[in-house]
Amino acid sequence: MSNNGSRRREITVADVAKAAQVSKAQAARALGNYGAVSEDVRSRVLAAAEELSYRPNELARSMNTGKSNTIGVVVGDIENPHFGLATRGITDTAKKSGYNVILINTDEELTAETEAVQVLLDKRVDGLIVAPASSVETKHLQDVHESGRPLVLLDRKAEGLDVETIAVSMTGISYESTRYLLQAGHRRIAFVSTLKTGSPYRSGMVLDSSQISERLEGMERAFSEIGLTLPEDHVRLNAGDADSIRNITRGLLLMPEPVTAIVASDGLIALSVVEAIQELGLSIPEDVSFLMYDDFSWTRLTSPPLTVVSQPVYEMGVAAAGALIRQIEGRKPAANGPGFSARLIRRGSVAMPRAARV
Amino acid sequence: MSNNGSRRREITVADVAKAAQVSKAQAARALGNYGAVSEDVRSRVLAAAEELSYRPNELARSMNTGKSNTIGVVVGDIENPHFGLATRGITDTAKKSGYNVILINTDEELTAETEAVQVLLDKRVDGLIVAPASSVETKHLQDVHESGRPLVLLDRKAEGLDVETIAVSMTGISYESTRYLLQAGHRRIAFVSTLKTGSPYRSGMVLDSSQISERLEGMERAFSEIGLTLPEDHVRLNAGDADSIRNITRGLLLMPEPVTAIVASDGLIALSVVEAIQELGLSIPEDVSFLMYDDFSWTRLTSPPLTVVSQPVYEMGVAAAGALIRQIEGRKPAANGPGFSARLIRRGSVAMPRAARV
DNA sequence: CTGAAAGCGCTAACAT
DNA sequence: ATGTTAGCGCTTTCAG
Repeated sequence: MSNNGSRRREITVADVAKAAQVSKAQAARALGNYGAVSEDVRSRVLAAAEELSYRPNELARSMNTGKSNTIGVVVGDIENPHFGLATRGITDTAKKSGYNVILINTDEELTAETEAVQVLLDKRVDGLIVAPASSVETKHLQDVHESGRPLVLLDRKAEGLDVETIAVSMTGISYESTRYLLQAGHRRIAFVSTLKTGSPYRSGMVLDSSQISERLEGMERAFSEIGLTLPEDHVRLNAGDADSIRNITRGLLLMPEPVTAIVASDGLIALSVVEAIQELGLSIPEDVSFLMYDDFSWTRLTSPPLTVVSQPVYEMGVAAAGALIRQIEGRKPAANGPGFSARLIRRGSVAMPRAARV
Repeated sequence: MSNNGSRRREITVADVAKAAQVSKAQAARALGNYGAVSEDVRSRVLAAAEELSYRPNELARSMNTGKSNTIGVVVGDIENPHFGLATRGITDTAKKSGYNVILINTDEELTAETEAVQVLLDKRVDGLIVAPASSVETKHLQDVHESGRPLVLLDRKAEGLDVETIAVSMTGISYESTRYLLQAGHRRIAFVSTLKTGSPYRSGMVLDSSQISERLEGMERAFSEIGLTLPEDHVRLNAGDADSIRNITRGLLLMPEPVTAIVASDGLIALSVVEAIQELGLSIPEDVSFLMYDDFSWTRLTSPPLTVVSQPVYEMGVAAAGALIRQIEGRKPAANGPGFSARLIRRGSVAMPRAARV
């Protein structure tokens, strides 16, 4: 009832054992329900525990068992709704199986990611889900994998790393949506992404992100199919904060031969691109067509509603957590299902370019 | 170089000590840099550790020191951009001080929250940040507080709980924005919130959320100031998923005397309300005025851009983490700054109601 | 500065 | 079924 003074030391099994008049081992067995305990002892122990409001020290428990019931999740930016949603899928699934989640942001910084992975390993998480900042620099992930800790990759593949990866293949959908733009009459199509690179885009350059590589590949295929090439200058990487994206957008739209369509690589970019377009006094889709990755609710509220490539983000989070937990618990990986795929949702932001009209 | 076979046991201080030819104690001191260690020993130990790629077991470390360098964060829904942003503020700040974050969602469910808090305590987090699902049922939080674990509340106050709380006071801003609507000529103003209650809203009823209480209080004050009362029927709580919100919106707009303005309690609700309005073929602000809490980027992209109550969400996350860490490290609480406040940002979604026009 | 030994709170053998 | 005794990997006395 009353908080009888003991602000001091925390209650341990030893205390409970004493109170219940049994050995520490028996008390521990009853509390952790393992081993064999008589009904009599069990009830006495439980009663004593209740009385003392005993709480197990999970740290100590983890130390002996080697299980922390915690998984580490490493993402680029939890503020990005894409990751917010995926994380929700992960935490929901984890909770169902009794796991907690330690979340770390990397800002897509490789060093931050390396450190994050290390910290998580030090904390003895049972497994890791990471959305790798780089598909190329993967030594730290390789290390994790070799250490034997369960690891699942989300969203991006890691080159030469044979690890279970939950991601949608982007080549096909990118090809499809580019063809859609091409058929509408667009030839000058821009692609804007935050992917950091040392130099401006050049066809065939090695990219750090499998996602972006695939999207570009799809675009190039669609172009070459009709005997054209995707102008390198229309691919703008290194888009950073809102300001930088705005500048890129202005550049794209104010050059001598302005692009007639812009593809935004994610929701955050999309926000700034659309804003910049509006600021220029241009309208979608009359002056510029617009297409973006990820289908967030707000894309339906703009006028016109935005044409998007929708990915099953939440479900991928669920799948990643499921796969990881399966690995942790040593069960066989679920029969590789059909895999995830993206869909092009045509709403109102793509139309014929001015030049092709009338 | 080669992974010399040892997929087995993890490397411990004992191994490093042996390799460096010193006692376990000395090795531990060098590795944890505490105590006194000669330069010679230190370098030998560090070299050995490097060679063996030793990694400290943070669990063991935490067990002796009583510090886990981990804080627990309990929020309603990480998918909600409001919490996504706040969480970003928390994790950024935590990382700077060397803390990690365990994140738990509650879906605003009290039992889930109680359990979450318990689990976190069992894991021996150094402190907790929680956005309480209820401002009334606070026994579990009271327990945390009494146990002596640092605790900071985010967004909502907890009745009778003397705990540091980071939240903006809502009464004033709600009063201000209601008056704004009133002055525009609105009299039938609706307020839609997800807050769960047993029965429909009735003036003066005890609400589970300090935030909502305050907002309603502000609204009522603005009404009473001009000799009117806020019709109870226009306050719609228990808004759940998108469908339920849609139904509520339709109800509000299709009743004999439809409301002329709707206030959405958060971004998620706003999305569904606006969508429902559009579905009804009505337009903002000609047919209905609209006001929402939280200023997300997309609110600037709709036509018209939405009038919002903006809260410094990220900064509040930062402040919450800062306050918590200060408590953990036993430093004096920062001189209570000016506190956080919200602002009404008038964009284009509020206009005179039809009846009042021409 | 260094080492031996005693814990942290719990689980896991190993005997009864 | 129950108790005794070791640990888990690290930090922390406490003597030198």
